[in-house]
Amino acid sequence: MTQTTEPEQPRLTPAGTRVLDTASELFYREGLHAVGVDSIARAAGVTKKTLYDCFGSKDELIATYLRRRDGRWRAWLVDFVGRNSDTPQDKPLTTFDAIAQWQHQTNARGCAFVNALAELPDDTGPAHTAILDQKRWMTEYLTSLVEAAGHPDPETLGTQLFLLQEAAFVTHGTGVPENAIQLAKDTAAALMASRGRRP
Amino acid sequence: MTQTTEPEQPRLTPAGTRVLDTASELFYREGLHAVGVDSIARAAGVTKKTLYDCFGSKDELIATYLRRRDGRWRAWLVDFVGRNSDTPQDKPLTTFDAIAQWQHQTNARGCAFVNALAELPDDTGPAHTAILDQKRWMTEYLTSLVEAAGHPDPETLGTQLFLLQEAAFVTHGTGVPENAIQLAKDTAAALMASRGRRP
DNA sequence: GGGTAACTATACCGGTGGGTATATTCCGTT
DNA sequence: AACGGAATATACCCACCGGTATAGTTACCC
Repeated sequence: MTQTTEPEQPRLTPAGTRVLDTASELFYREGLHAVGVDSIARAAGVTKKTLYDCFGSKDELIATYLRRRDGRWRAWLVDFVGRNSDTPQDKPLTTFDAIAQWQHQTNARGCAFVNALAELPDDTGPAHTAILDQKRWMTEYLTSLVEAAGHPDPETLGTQLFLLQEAAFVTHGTGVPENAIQLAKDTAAALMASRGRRP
Repeated sequence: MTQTTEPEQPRLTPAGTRVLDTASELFYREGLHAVGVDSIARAAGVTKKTLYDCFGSKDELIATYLRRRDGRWRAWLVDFVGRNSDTPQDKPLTTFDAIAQWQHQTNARGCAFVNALAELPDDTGPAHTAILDQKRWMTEYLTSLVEAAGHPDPETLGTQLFLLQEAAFVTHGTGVPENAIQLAKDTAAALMASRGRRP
């Protein structure tokens, strides 16, 4: 049902890895259009030639960045939920703690995929596909957790939790309100409580 | 308490108005960094000189775009809620209909302020201020509606509705899930019902 | 050894980025 | 009739954009 399999990672040469690492940080921190390939190559200690040999184009580098970030997020999230939940009933809410932790350890610039979409108006291309994949997977994952917790109508409740997660990410990025993630978690808890659970 | 007064609009010459109108549409549709001043001037049928005489810099043009959009949104929203609500109890939920309407009549690219923030990493400058102003006002406005509807703890519930509105905007922009705005409204309704109301 | 893949160095391409300078025309006000 | 604001036209600045081309340098594998 829900696939926790992350998108396959292409083999990268050492220089390619350095490029991708550097680009990932710059793209998330500064934005897609604000970062040029020259500065990426320079920061990675690599020639532009190497960058283009490895990724072909900036668009493809962006898409690779998003796909890898998605893959890491999925693996990290599933692991986090596994380690920080005692029962299946805890798991849906633990995902909000995961957001808090994730945003704390990277720069608090909100959701990388939402930010990327803001800079990619045309709804075609590999980057756009990667963004939508992330959103769909997240919805399905939350739905599966809610279902495993024994709630009726997991489809609806899972999607509602997804909405709250999106809100938590984006409002944490703006800083308004201050305790956004905690409030989103509380709200999710209220929703789950008001819908009852199967024995 | 809640100010419905929009930020004051500076007087603009006819050419300045054309520039701002053109820039507003391009900025929202294509993104901030993706649109150059040359193309704005060209599309507005105006010289770059005129653009810089009117706005001074691209940053200031961006900030003016955001401030005016915020002002229009506030006025339009308050009017919409007034026209489409029968009782004070209806008003909080009517704001979700407003989002649907607003996103339907402009291009469905999500929240202009969230999108702008994605391209403005440094948390200083007039544009950043405009974004935070919008988010704070929205939170206060929803809180005031909830309070007028007679709910206890309007602070919390108002902020929760704000979270759902942010989610509605951003997920409508991605298209995942499909019925995002309606689901956000339903969720808001569930929250309001579960908290009861004062007689 | 010979070959191949990874990588560096450097230079180049046309186009565009934000921003400025100069000089001129239109037009309503006083 | 003169002034000043608004707008025009044109040309320029330098830096950077994404992307390409050529040539040379490692290092490892058969």
